[in-house]
Amino acid sequence: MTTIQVVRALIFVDPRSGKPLYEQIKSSLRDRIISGVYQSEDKLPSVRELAQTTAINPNTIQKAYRDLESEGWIYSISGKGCYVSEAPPGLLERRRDELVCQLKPILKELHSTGMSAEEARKLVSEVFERTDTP
Amino acid sequence: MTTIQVVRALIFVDPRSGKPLYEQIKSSLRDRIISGVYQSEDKLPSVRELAQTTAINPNTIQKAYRDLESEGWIYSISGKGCYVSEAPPGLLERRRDELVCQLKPILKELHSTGMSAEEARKLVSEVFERTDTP
Amino acid sequence: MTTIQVVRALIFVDPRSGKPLYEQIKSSLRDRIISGVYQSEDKLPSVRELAQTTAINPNTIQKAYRDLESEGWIYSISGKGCYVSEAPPGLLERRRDELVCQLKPILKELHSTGMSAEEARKLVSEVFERTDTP
Amino acid sequence: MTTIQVVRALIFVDPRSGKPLYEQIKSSLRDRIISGVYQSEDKLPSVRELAQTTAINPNTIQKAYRDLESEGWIYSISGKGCYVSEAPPGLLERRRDELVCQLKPILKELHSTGMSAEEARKLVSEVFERTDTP
DNA sequence: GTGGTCTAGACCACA
DNA sequence: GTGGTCTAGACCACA
Repeated sequence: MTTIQVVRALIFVDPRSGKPLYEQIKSSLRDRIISGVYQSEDKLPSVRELAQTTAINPNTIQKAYRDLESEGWIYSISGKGCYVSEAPPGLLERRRDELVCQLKPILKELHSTGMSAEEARKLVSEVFERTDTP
Repeated sequence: MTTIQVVRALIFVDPRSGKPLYEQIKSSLRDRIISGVYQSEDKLPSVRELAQTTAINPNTIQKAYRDLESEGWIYSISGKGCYVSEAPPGLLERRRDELVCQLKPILKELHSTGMSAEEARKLVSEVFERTDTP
Repeated sequence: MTTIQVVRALIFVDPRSGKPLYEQIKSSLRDRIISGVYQSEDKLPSVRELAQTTAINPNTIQKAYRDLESEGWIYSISGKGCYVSEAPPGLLERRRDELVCQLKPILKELHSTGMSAEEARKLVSEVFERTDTP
Repeated sequence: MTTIQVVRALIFVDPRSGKPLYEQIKSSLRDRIISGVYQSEDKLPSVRELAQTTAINPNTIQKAYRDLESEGWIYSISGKGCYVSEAPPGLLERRRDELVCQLKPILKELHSTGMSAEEARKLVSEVFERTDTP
């Protein structure tokens, strides 16, 4: 029981979130790579394994893995498994740029709803300082 | 001709952005209402008119209008047209909450990419101060 | 009959070639983009259309399109269709590099089989001069 | 220990290259036969030995050996080991034909990317002249 | 066991 | 109609 939960905990997915499952899987795995939980050359759970523990169709897992591979986060050796790529240069920065692009229009609209810069910065601080130790 | 240009200017849409057109239309119109360009009881361009001047499918415009109506931003009088509702109480706040919900996961991931709280706050300031007069 | 053949001619696929179908589809389309048959902003045949004319499963076509999109050759507007991206900078060069990487080991082995540089160059000339007009 | 290193040096393999391991093993061994490093009647390392020194799955080595045998490059005497066949007539030519078949579509696509025949020939020369003594 | 391909078929959002 | 997601299930090559 505990084991299953632990394994399950590898990936957080909410079928009702509106976001496609494979995107959520990608996010989960990418997060673990970025945060160092998965290190370079670590073996990822196999497609079938993840499929079982998450009760998600293997094709969907596969799609997520394939995407992560083509983006350079992981590589797969057919017949052996999937592994975390080593130090993907510029990858993190590219991802950050993507996120900033998503952020800006939201900030703009928040601004136009009358939120003050001060309030917005406070919001940022709340999210960041939850784990930051200044 | 001039009118058309004005009307055209109402709506900023990028079909390649990935965001659905009707969402972009909604954003454009909502922005103009929030920022006061459109005042309470102002008449909006008709679906057909907007569709023609923007070369967007009328169904798409229709969908945007219906959404804005059901959210309370505008109301329609069948046979006459669509009009801006008067200051709908709580509407702005609800929208702001939605935006904050969208913002948080992006901030979290930015945090995990190693961005500092300081950098993130600076980002906010940049977006906000472009129109703010301190 | 003729029409069908013409439409079919859009894509050359050989199920017995060993190469995955979606790769062959990608190659066909990429070739047509590179050679200018498909111009920037041109609309590609819809997934379903290609699927019908080629008798290939829509999912397979979809996979090819998705790949081409993530590589930057095309972009898709959900609900409208797929279009050729404009002047993807560096894309052609990247593809050429890929091809050169595939070429080299083959040349090396040809060399070790005792083929002379002269013979190999002649081979190149044959392939190239079939369309070249010097 | 020295032996192991020598044996190891026999085989150059990159698991991340995308090419199946057994193909890479075949290429390595075939190259050594063609180039005369392995002479007719020489004994090849045993499957088990190669598997150990290279940390490659024995099944994979086995598959490579079986292939090379069925193509005529080597022969095996059960219980004794594998040996290089003597100058198999036409084998080299058949291999060369295979390589030419692989080469052509790549050259064609290179051509369509705008590479000139001259550039392509130069590429050939580079690869060939690295070992050629003109 | 492990990744990869392909098909069939359902269902959704969007235009 | 058009792209996109997801599942179920078969089958293959490879390790």
